[in-house]
Amino acid sequence: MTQTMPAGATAAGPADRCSAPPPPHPRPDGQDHYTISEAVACTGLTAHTLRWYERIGLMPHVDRSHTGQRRYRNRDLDWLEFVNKLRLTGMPVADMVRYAELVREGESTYGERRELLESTRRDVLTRIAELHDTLAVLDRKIGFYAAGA
Amino acid sequence: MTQTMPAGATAAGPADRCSAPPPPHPRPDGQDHYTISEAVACTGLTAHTLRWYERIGLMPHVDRSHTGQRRYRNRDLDWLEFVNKLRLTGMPVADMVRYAELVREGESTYGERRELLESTRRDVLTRIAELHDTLAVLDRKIGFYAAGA
DNA sequence: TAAGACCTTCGAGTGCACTCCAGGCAAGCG
DNA sequence: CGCTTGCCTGGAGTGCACTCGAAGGTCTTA
Repeated sequence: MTQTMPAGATAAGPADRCSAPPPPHPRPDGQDHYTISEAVACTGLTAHTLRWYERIGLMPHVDRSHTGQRRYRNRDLDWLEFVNKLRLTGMPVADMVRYAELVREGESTYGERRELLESTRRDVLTRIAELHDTLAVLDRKIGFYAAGA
Repeated sequence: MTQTMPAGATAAGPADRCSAPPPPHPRPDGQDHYTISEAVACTGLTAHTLRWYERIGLMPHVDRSHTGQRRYRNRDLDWLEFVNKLRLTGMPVADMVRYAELVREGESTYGERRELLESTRRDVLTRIAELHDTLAVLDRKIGFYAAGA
C-alpha cells in the first residue's frame, strides 16, 4: 500500500469506495465520511502527508469520530483534489496555505483569492509554453538520434 | 548580481556578450570562451550552481585558462541551455547526469539516449495535459469568484 | 478475550537541489 | 605596494516537502 494499487481489482474491499478509476469522481454521498486510509486511496497522498497538511493549516478542519479518528468528508476530498492540482503547477505549499487561510476568513477575501488564482493561472500558461518549447527541443534531438541510429 | 539583472541596460559591459534578450541566441563565435560570470549571465544559473553541475558530472568538461579559471565555450552554453530545458520538465538531476554520461560514452549510446529522451517526451506530454486540466479547474474557480465579487 | 490491523501524537530524519562560507590565488589599477 | 575584484576549492548549511519512528490507544474478527 505504498503508492500504486491495482485500482480495479476487487470492487468491495473495505477501502474501495473511491478507488475504481472508470468514473472519475466516484465518491458517494450516502456515507459522507471516510477514514484516513480511504482518503489515501482517493487522493494518492500518504496518511503521513494528510496529517501533515492538517498540521500546517492546509486543511479546512477535518471532523473526528467519537474516538478521535479523522473522518474525511466529500468536501475535504474535493479540497485535496484541488490542492493536488495546485501542487503540480509547482505552487509552493506556503502559498496553498495562504489560500486556505483566505478561504477560512470567508467571503470578504474573494478578491484576494481571485487574484491569487489568476496569478497562478498565468504561471500555468507560462509553464505550458515552456514545456512546448522543451518538446520542440526534444523532438529535434530525438529526430537526430533516429537518423543517426 | 544575485538573480535578476536589467538585461538590456548597457550593451557593452564586460559580461554583456550574452545578456540582451532580443536575439534569443546572441552568442558570437568570434571569441568562443566566456568566464563563469558571463555564463551566469547567459544561463540564469548561479556560479555556485555551475560549479556544482561540474562536480556532479553534469558538464562535459569545461576548459580552463592558464590560471585555472573556467572558460565556457558555446557548446557548453548550448548544453546548459538544454539542461535548463530538461530541468523545467521536472527531470531529476540524477537522470540528467545519466544522460551526460551517455554523451561522454560516445555514439554507441545513441539508442539509449533516444529512449531516455522519448520517455522524457512522454512525461512532458503528460505534464502538459495535467496543466491543461488544472487550467480548467482554475478557470472555473476564477469564474465563480468573478461572479461572486 | 486476544491478536492484529489501524489509528493517534510529536518530533526527528531524509532526499533533493542547490547555496553559502572560509581561506586563498591572480590580475588590474592608482 | 596595497586595494579591489573575480575566481578557485572543499565542505558545510539551507529550505522544501515530505517521511518515518516510537509509544500507545482503538477497532474488528476469531
